[in-house]
Amino acid sequence: MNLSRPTMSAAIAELEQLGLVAKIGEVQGQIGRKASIYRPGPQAGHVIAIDAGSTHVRLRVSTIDRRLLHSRVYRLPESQLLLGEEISRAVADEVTATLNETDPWWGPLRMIGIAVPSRVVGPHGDRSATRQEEIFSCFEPPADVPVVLENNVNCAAVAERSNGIAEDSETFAYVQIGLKIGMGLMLGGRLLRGRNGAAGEIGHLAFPMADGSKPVAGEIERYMGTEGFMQRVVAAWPEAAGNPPVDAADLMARADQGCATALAHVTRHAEHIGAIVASCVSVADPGLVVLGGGLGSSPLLLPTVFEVANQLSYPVEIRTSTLGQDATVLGIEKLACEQTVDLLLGERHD
Amino acid sequence: MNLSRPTMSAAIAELEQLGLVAKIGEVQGQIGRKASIYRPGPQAGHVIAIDAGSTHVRLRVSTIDRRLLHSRVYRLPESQLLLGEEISRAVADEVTATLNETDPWWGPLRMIGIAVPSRVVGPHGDRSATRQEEIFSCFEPPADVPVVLENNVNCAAVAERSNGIAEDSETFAYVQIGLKIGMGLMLGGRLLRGRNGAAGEIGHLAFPMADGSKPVAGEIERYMGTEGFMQRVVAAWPEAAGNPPVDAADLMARADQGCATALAHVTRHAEHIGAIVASCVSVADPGLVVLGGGLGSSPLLLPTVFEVANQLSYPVEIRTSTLGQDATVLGIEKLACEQTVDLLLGERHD
DNA sequence: TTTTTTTTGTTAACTTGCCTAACATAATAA
DNA sequence: TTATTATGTTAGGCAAGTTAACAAAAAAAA
Repeated sequence: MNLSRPTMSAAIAELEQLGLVAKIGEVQGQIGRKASIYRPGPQAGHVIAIDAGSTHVRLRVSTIDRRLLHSRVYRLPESQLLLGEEISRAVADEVTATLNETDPWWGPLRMIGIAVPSRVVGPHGDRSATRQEEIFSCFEPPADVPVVLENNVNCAAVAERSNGIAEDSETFAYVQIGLKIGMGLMLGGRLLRGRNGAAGEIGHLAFPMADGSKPVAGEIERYMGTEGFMQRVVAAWPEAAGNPPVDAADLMARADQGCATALAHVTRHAEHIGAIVASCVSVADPGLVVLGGGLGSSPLLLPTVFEVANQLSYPVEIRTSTLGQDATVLGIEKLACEQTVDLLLGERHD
Repeated sequence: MNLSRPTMSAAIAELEQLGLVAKIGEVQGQIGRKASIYRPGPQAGHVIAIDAGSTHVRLRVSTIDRRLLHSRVYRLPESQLLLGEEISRAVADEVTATLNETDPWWGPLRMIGIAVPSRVVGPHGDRSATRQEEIFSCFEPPADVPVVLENNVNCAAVAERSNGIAEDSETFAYVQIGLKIGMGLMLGGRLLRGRNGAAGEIGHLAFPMADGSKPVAGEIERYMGTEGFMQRVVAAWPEAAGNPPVDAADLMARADQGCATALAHVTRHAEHIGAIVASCVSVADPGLVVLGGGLGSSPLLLPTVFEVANQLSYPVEIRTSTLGQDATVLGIEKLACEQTVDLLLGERHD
């Protein structure tokens, strides 16, 4: 939204009055009068973003223009497959610790954003069918602070758009391949959530799907997830190739170092990922797919995924995520900041 | 958009001045002054909507408030698998015939909408990769009349929303099962087209997709299309059940009459459709799927499709289309009328 | 050193698009 | 005939932007 100069002046003056923006300096162009520079001021406040993951709870405190104020990471004693009390308790502890360290200079706490490993239904959906409320089983957010929940894969997709490899694309799919598999679908700059918050739940693509076989619910997630994949790798590992890899990271490292057996398995997996990507393209045709997650973010996969997906379906660009493990927390931070700005400016996106 | 009474009066007066609306009467409530009724006037003009299908060319002329002025159907001498010169020539002939019968009372021709059996790319897409321009190989639209192209399955989806079974849903998927298979995805009242106009091209879902098998491009369309399906039915038809069905309609009729063998095949097919629907739900979670097309519109399929889709993926309502063969032409008519209104009112949907 | 050019920011006046309040008009109900 | 009710118009006003003109601050040119 571009406003004329007088309108802009009036708006800035008003926001400055409220303490929501403050002048931080001036900048001199090649010639002419200096231009003033503003940024969110003390009253704009701050935001807490939390990635409530299955192995770690990552937390970032930042201003609403996303300057980092504080961050912490907590490693859960045990990996959690589902969102439950363990994670909720860890979130509660981390938030309490953060509130104790709050600097008055940060201004008011405007919002808490939490990325959860569960479907999240929107205001019009059926809340009873998800585990999303589990996050509040041990964690009670401070009164008067709004909370925004979002699925962790969707958050990673948001991060790819705001800080990552999809910065220039307002439509793309983020496909996460790791312990589980999932997708975040960004269409025209907006996340697609779906009626049950299940858009992108590609762990439920029909599989196996062939003449004479009946699909089994969630089977492709078991087949493609790290555990299922590594079981097949170990089972098929030839004695001649030495000890089988101890985990996925080990396998990827060996493939990277040129081990032909490892590379064959990785390529095989990439072909499957390519097929899944092709299915996603056949439904949504996003034009760009970003690969992420523990396995997905390895650049080794990219050529095969690209080849298979483009052969099976319609033209897609494939890129590999470079954000690493911070993707999710950066995404929920972005969402929380956006929501806060909308709230402060009283905008409604019905 | 609800306007206050004075604003409404002013707007109507202005449109009436331009001849775009005309008063057609008054209506008397229980009590009080009569309310005036307006409708698009003579200067609002008319629209030609064409379903350029593989077997028929269907054409409707209507006012921009969708009152039918004229309609015609032409059966192609031979069924066309791809959009090409045959179809283009038929469209040219039908349009010429229509123009000759144009009544001056209809007002100006504002737009021609054509539903084509091909991907259609939007203004930002790569036009070179589709057959959409083939429609103009023998057909040159009248100068100064804008043409709007849309994929035929997308048009059917639009029709389901404006005239059909999805009237109350702004988000749903229309799945067409017939000679070919395809999907139209309506999200928040807008069609999803995708980068290459390939959103909904579920004929390219990865298939076969199982441990040890490699997917083949377009294979699921061959497998699920009427021809492939009937081949399997005929091949497996037991001698005890008499002569095998001569075509899909025959098979469906026999299933309807209680033939156990026919019913088993239909149910088998419905299971496959259910699996495909589950895949679509896993990607887009539309909440509602409308089944249509030559095979898809049989109510026999519905229970099995519902059961399989809901078992494999997330909650979806399934409904069967009731629009029949007019769905596509009604959909493109709706789109052309919408576009015309936007054009006349100078609105831009960036 | 003074003048010119360029850019930023402000002031003033106006336009657009809507609103509310009040009133005029036309119908039925009492 | 009068009261009630719904529709439609007139008058006046306000919010959010606009353009035009000018003031202020800096480098470049004279």
